[in-house]
Amino acid sequence: MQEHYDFKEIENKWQEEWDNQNTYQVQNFSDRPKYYCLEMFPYPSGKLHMGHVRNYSIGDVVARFKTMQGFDVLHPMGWDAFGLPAENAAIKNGIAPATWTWDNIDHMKSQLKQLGLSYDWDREVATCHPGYYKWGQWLFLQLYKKGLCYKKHARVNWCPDCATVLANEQVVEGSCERCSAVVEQKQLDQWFFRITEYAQRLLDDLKQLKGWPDKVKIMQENWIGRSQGSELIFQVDGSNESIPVFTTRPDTVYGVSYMVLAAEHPLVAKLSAGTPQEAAVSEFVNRVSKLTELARTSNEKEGIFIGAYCINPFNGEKVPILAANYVLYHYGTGAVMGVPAHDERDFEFARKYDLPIKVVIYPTKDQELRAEEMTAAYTEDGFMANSGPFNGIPNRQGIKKVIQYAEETGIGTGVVNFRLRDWLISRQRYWGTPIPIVYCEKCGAVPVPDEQLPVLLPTDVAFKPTGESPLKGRPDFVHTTCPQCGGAAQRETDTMDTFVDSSWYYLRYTSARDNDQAWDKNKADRWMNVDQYIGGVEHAILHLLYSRFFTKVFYDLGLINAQEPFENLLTQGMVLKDGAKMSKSKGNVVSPEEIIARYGADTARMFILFAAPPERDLEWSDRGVEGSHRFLNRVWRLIYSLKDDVAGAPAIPAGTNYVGVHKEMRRLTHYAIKKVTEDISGRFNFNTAISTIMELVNGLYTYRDKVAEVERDAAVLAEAIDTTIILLAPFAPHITEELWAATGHQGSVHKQPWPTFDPAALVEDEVEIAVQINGKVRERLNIPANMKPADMQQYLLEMELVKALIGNKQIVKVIPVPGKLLNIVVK
RNA sequence: GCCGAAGUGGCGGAACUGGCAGACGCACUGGACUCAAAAUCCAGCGGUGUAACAACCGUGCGGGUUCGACUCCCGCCUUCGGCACCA
Repeated sequence: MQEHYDFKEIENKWQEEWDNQNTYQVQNFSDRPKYYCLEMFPYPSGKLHMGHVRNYSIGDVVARFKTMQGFDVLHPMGWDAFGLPAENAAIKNGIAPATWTWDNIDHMKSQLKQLGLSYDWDREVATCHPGYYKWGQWLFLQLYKKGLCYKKHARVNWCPDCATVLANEQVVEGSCERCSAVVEQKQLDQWFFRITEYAQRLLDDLKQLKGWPDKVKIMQENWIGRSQGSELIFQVDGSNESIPVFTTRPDTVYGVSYMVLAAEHPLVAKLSAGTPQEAAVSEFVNRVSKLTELARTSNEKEGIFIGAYCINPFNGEKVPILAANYVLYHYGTGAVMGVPAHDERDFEFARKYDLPIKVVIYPTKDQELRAEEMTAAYTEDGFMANSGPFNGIPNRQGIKKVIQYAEETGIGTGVVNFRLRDWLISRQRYWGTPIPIVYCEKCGAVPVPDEQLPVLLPTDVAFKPTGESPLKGRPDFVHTTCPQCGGAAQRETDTMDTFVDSSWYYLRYTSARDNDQAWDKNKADRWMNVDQYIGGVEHAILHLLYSRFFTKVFYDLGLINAQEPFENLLTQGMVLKDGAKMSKSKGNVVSPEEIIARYGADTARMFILFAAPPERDLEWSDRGVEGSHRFLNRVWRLIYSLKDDVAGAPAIPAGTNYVGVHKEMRRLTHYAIKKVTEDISGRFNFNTAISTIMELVNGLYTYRDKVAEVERDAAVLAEAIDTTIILLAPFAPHITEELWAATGHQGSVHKQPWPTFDPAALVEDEVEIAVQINGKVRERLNIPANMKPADMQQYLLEMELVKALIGNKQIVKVIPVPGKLLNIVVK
């Protein structure tokens, strides 16, 4: 051990040692309780960024802490390795996506090792490895067999110049990011997972997730978007066609003054055919349907009369039918009844197109509302009016009565509608998991039999942006035989959304090297649920919802006993520099590599955990990093100077009553144990945990420097030093390992049991009481700590200092707070 | 527009259940050590004010509840994040 803190040498030494000893390998079964600590696995983009460092430092503290508390901790890492950037890199640099990806994985893995993270690398997974995606294909087929997988038409972003499908993020302000051509919408036949079948369960089970932040649960709830309402049927005037509309406000049905259809609603073309409107309508539909949903709905509302009318089944009124840009075909029935008087959007739309406004809800029974006087829709509750037999009924009750009436007369029903849509998993891309389906002329779509899995993705592709998936240009991939009839068949060339890969990886970690099954049920049941999941809040909806969906499907299939994947969720904040998210374009990126090279991994981890509580955004500060580095140096020098006093020192003898500085040293030690334990396990407030350790270190310096060497108590000193090292171990794993060895201990500090505090050591002789006059602190006085609360008031009131404060004023009231303060109210 | 989160010294943050605002760290100032610098150590550090005390003000703003409010209630302002007309 050297006098100087040589972090480079120490970190290399211990990383090698951990590797050689397989320190972080975990057995699947033992007598100890289990704990599954999981951080969201990264996309292998090339290099780690500070967000990764933050995410994985947080997880590592939790994993190491739980290990020391005696749990078997599953703490795995892997790679979300399929995706678009690999294809872009291939086009740009002429490197095969597989080569690029695996190179990145190599590099990032070495970076993770440099951070000293306690992963069981024997369980590493990469979603682009056939040993992983084989089981993704198998799971797809399980969903297929269960009827949860189907094909239908869906719109994609289409670049007419590149002749290729674009992801949303490749569309920049309506144009292709590569060639700037205006992006169009195109219909393709695509695969879907029927997540809507699970909508109600996904909603209901949110209540079980006590360990999730409320904000994430609220976001999921809104995303699922359950709404109770009714479907009412309007007949088209002079035709056999009818238009069902979904509405949450059937109580306003007497106020309908027009009907609006989504532009792609089949009736738009059908009903306008042969009318004078036909040409204009068709021009409108053409124009609107080329736009993305976002562009359509964020523009001003626009509509056009389609030349037909329908009949309100409640009052027989004939109202015009329009087509509009803002009505979504896939939500509800693709049709909206226009009630301008009681809906903001309808009000705005009616004003623009001069459509009649009919009031049917009054604020109170007699308070009439006049359409001419309205400046905004009246959307509050009230009483039904101008509504035939329903007049005077409070509208909430009216909703039920109208539905009841509709059901009796066959003009509608009560229905529940979800905003959630089925999960589109087809991607017209190369670098993804091939969808295990073949198309046979005779048998149609046929699932690939299990024994033929995996459907291998060819990696030796010449990757050119031809517009079509490179898989289509590979006859050896496309041409195959039908598993059913043996005739000629063609493979599906679409690959799966990478969200599919990342929706079950937490299960694969339990059986990462199993070649015979996706996971061993016993092992999955041993480890699931994930006890703590940690990652960015940007995944609050899609990733977490898809994973919850998969878990429920697997439960239904009998593949696991868990019904929810993640017991507790921690969503970490972003890492900012100069108040903005770090990004290349802003030029405010701080590279983890540089920080590690300059200060070491322990410093990087300490700073990122100390600078802010994990859920909040973190402002990067170079000065702050230096401060954390200085602290570790301070710890090093302190313990180095005392190492010989600690090695072989006796334990604290039972029943010893320490006084004075020794007692104070012990109090600091045990307070730190209490506080750090609470901060890590309860609130994840690593920042305050670290400040408590700093206070302990400060106290140790005082004990060393202010107490003569002969008077120091070896047992007290050793207890304080050992505690410092152990409490710091989850945060700064290398330096603590070195110091643990230097102070004469055997074995890894990371295998030490986590200490518990001695309540007796926390008891103080005196407490400071704040004396307040009318709520303002006037004096701080020490009283014996063992004084009974009842005696405190009298004791203090009789003190001369306190009497002087009161003077000749009259005491109105005295409020004592034991151990804290005494408030004297005077007048 | 809707939903969510957050506003505390020069800065990051602390105060966990309504009970002493500013722990811990950064920056800064002064001092020690040094030929000097770095490193390290010691002291100071919310504002007004004072010779020094005292006193007053102070947790985005305005009200309220309370013996007592960063914390609870009502109304606003600002910033950040999410969602985009969900019938």
